[in-house]
Parts: sequence; structure tokens; C-alpha cells
Amino acid sequence: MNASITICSECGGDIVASDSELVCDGCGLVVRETEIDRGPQWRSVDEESDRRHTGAPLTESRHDKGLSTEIGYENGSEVSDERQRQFVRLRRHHHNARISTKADRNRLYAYTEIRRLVSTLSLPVSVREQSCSLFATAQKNDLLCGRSLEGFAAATVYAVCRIQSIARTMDEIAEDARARRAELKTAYDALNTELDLPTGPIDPSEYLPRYASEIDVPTDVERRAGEYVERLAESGRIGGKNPSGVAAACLYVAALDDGISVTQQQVADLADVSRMTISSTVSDIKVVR
DNA sequence: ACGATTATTGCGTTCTT
DNA sequence: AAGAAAACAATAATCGT
Repeated sequence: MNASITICSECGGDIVASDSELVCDGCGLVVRETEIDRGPQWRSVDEESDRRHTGAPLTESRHDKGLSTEIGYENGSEVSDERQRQFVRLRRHHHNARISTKADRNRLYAYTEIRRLVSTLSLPVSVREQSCSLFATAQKNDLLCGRSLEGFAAATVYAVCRIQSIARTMDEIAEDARARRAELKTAYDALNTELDLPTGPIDPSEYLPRYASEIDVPTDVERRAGEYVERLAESGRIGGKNPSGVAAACLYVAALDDGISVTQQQVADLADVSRMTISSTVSDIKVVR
């Protein structure tokens, strides 16, 4: 994807470009986002041939996959009045042709909402693309009728997070979504039952890295917390429990082991559960341990 | 077969040490 | 600050129509 290779200052590994970031393939250090000049914005059409395309890359997050054509407004002075009026008509026709059906309009609206959500939640671009295509299939299966568009936009984002094992609670998505939590849930349930998404139950350890960094504990505490999660799972104690709360509880116990002073209330706020939820799984951990 | 009612279980509140 | 217990809400199961 990128021709210019540099050496990582931390570990000496190669810096490679992935999506919009430059990442070290040795230690995973993100060097810089976007700013570096990567030469012409080409992409190869297929890996074998040498043919290159210019232009914006195809993206699933625009309802026409980014292939839209615009009729410009910059008219030179030599353009006659009649010609200018013709352009106005052309633009209107072009616009109408581009988003003709209600489904297209809905999709356009949902896509912009998805784009907004993904960016405010600072999720990777792959989530945006997959959410949009998920929305399109949902639309194809007539899942939308009677349900809110905003709810579906948020639900696809949440669903893709679940599929890609990106730890986000439904509440976190609902926080920034322009939909009520109930709308998100009905939409997500519809997606799940009708399209049976490949989403197993969330592994609590998926939350550990994020929570660990938020309360600023060393990595071996995070690792110990992971062990506790595993132990609980083995003894079948996380049946239907909120995985976010379980992760926070394990982190709490692991932190105490290292003599780091954290309160149950702190980790409870972190996981967005009550202190009591933490407390109960804490006592479970002590049984297992 | 479907809908309503009941039962189980996790969750949050409040009280207590 | 942490634990204990009674009340709550949601989901699963059972029963009746």
C-alpha cells in the first residue's frame, strides 16, 4: 500500500501504513495519523497488474459507494445566462436521479449518521464500512419498516463492534446516538434474529485493555485480571452476567493484589455498573481463587 | 399455535458494620 | 468503604385458550 518505509524509533521495526495510520509492525506503535505525504493517491486495481487508478477510493459508507459525480458551480464569465439556467436544471435532475427512491434517501440519511457515530466514538474505518453494508442488507431484508432509522444506524455500529470484538457497551453507543436506547435495542434485536449475526457472547477480557488504561494500572495487573476472567469462566460463574462488570471486578481484585488503591466505586463507574455488581463478582472471584 | 402468566436471576437501592 | 438483604426488572418457561 505504501512505498516509503521507515524505521521505528522504539523497536527498530518497519513502519507500515494501515488504513489512515502509520503503525510499527514490530511493537504496534502508531507513529502518526494521516499527515505524512504518501505520494499520489493511487490504489492498485488488482495486485498482479501494474494498472493504477486515480480518484477517491471506493467506500461503502456513501450510498453510491463514493462514485458520485457533481456538476460544478464555477462558471466562467463566458457562460451565457441561458446556459447557466440549463446547468441549474441539470443539477436538479442529476440530484433527483442520484437519490431517487425512498430507500436510497433513507440509506443516505443512515450512512451520514453512521459516519458521524463512528467518528465521534473514534472507531476504526473498517467499522464504518461494515456498518454501512450491514445497514444495506438490513434494508434489503425489509427490517426497517416501523422502526427508527437512527436506531438502525446505531444498531449496525453496535453490531459491527460485537462482530469485530471491539469492546463497546450498548450504552456507550446509545450515549452518542441520535436514538433512544430502546430504539437501538429493538433495531439490534431485529438484526440479530433476522440476519443471525456471528456474535457470540462478549468475552469480558475484551474490556480489560481499555479499562486498565483508564485507571492507569501496569500491564501485569491487566494480565492478572485476565487470569481471573478465565478462572471465572472455567467455573461457569459468568452465566449471563454483564461482561463489562465482570471485567471491572477482575481488574479491581488484580489491582488490590498489587497494592494499588482503587475503590469498587471507581471501577463501577468505569464499567457503568453499580458498585454492588462489582462487589458480588468480587466475592465470586475470591471463591474461585 | 399463540399469547399471557409465572418463575428465575441478575441488578441497583438501601441499610448495616 | 465494603457487605447483606429485601425489592425490582428482564428474560425464560409453562400453562391456558
